Amino acid sequence: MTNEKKTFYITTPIYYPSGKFHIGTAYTTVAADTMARYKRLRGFDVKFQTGMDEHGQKIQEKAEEANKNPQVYVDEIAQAAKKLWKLMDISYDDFIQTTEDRHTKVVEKIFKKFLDNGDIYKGEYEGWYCTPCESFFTETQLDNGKCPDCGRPVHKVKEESYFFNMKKYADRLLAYYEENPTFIEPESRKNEMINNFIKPGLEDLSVSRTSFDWGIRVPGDPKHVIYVWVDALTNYITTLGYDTDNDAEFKKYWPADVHVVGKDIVRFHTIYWPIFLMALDLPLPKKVFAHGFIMMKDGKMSKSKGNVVYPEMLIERYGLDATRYFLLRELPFGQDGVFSPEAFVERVNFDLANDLGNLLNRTISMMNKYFDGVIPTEGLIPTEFDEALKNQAKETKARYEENIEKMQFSQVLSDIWALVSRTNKYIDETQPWVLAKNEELQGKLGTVMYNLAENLRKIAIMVQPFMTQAPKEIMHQLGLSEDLLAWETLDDENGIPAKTKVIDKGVPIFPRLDPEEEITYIRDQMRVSVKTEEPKKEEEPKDEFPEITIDDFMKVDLRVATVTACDKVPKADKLLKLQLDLGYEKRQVVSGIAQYYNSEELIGRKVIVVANLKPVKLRGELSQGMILAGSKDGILTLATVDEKLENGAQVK
RNA sequence: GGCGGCCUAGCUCAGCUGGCUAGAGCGUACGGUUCAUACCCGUAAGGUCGGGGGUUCGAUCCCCUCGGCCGCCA
Repeated sequence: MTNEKKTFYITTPIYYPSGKFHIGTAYTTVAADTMARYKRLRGFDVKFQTGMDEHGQKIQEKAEEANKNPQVYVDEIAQAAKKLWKLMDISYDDFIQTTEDRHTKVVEKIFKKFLDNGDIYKGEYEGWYCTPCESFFTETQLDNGKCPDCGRPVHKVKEESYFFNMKKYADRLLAYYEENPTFIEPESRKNEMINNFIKPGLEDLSVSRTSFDWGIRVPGDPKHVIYVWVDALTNYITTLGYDTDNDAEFKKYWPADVHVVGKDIVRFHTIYWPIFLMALDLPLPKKVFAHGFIMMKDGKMSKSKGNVVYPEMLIERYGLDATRYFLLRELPFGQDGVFSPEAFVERVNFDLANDLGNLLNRTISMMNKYFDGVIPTEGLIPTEFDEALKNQAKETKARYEENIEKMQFSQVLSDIWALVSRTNKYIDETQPWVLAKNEELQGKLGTVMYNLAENLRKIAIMVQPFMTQAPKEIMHQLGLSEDLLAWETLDDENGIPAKTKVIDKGVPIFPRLDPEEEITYIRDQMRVSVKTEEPKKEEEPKDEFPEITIDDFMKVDLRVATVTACDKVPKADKLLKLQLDLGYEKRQVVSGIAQYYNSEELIGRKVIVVANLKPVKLRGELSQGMILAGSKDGILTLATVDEKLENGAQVK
């Protein structure tokens, strides 16, 4: 080993700013944070990175909907994310937004490099597009010519696009898998990649789009925007200063030790990303770890099911440590797991309150009762039970160091808690209250008390990567310095200084929960979160429209008109451009109904127009008025009018 | 439809390359203890290890087959 610290570079995916983060996103991030904290504890020079993936059509549209500049929109969400990570004590070293210059500049260079080397070529993208689902499908993906997701009609689109030639690297990729058997974990994911993608032959990847413009332009061809993966995945190196004058971090930390990802994006991280790196002639990451999803009893979390759990709710009521503990203890990392209010409350009560919390509490109490609060260090006489206790502490440490390397967090916690149990048992075996009655047994009693304090200290050390507050609190109550939380001191059998005075009265670090009450609470919160998130659009107007007079209403000039022509507005999925005949004049109106009507079915229809609405430009198209439509629960229909009414007729 | 995986105590799951009375947590029953957040500790009941067949001296672990569940792909 050299004098230089070993480095450890760990990343989370960059998250898509499509709303509030639910517990799943928090899970990924907490897991990565735990690993980062562990490595720091072991003396590594750690770089832990997270961030936001901020380009793309959906973001552009969401921002438009919210009437915000896209940059403002994504910045706000990035702020919210940072706030949550702060609340969760996420110890990230860098937070990248893909809209930052330090990223976009380098992505341009990377794309150019791909072009120059012939890895990327210009071609034509042909496919079927489902407007409501905003998804492209190949011919074979279609279900009877309809969208396989929603069953609605699709239309053919042909777009110029740049493609990345993946085939060229397939053999090298496979070889890398073979030489690095733990590159993809869990292993089953590797088999999926090989069997489903690599063996059948890799297809070229479309890496640009012309249908929207919120993204990084393709160098020399600004009509194209670099599409998602080249933009997103490269964040792992752009943040390190790759291909800039300031690439010290890149030299230091790359290749990454582990990319933590959800199982839904394994393919991109284990096929495309390594291939991009090969094309750049860079080393590949050492590991991609795919974790499972947090499921609900009734399947996936979804707002419509009313089963969404937000981390803030749990943290605010039960504390950060309890929340982090639950996530990493309950779900074996790499597999799906189920969140239930019952399981949460049980974990908190049994593991945290009864076992660990109470162990500390009873230890403090005895220390005060038998030794005036001073942890005895002199005149100690061993008991027959000490050896077994110490052995288990040693074994726990050994198993811990092995399992955490495999990111088996739930296993690590389970082992720590076996030690907690063993320590509780030690109290039973030694029966301090019996020893205390006999002056001659003071030495043994001292040993018992000392060992209890020592074990609590060791437990606190080991728990540190998982919990950010309890270990310090344990040390505080024991009257110990936080210096004694250093990993190296785990092996010390006599780590506690003489005359250490514990706190006078212990304070339970994990209060016991009333199961019935809290299960109900969590369940209610899961439902409430739905109500506060979604409805705004439907419910607010109903109640909050101010009362108006007939005069107010008469200010609105409603007219009957016929749709004479209709076109899609380019680069806008929701907008249709309608030509209207109002009898006394012809007008153009742009309307956001493209997801509900196609052009053909509108031509010839009679509609009601707000004729005196101030004209605006939408996506560069003049809109003189709006047409009336009703909507509820995601269904939208135009307000109709009897055919007999002539164009230009006023509607009151 | 293709590839892969899973089915072990009432529940959730461990069981490495075949070999002791198949384990843990929770639940249940009973007992112990009082330092403690009505906590903690122990004992017991409970499993034809999905069904059937095969290989083997011997299979929960290997092979075949049937059934059910799941993942990825199409």
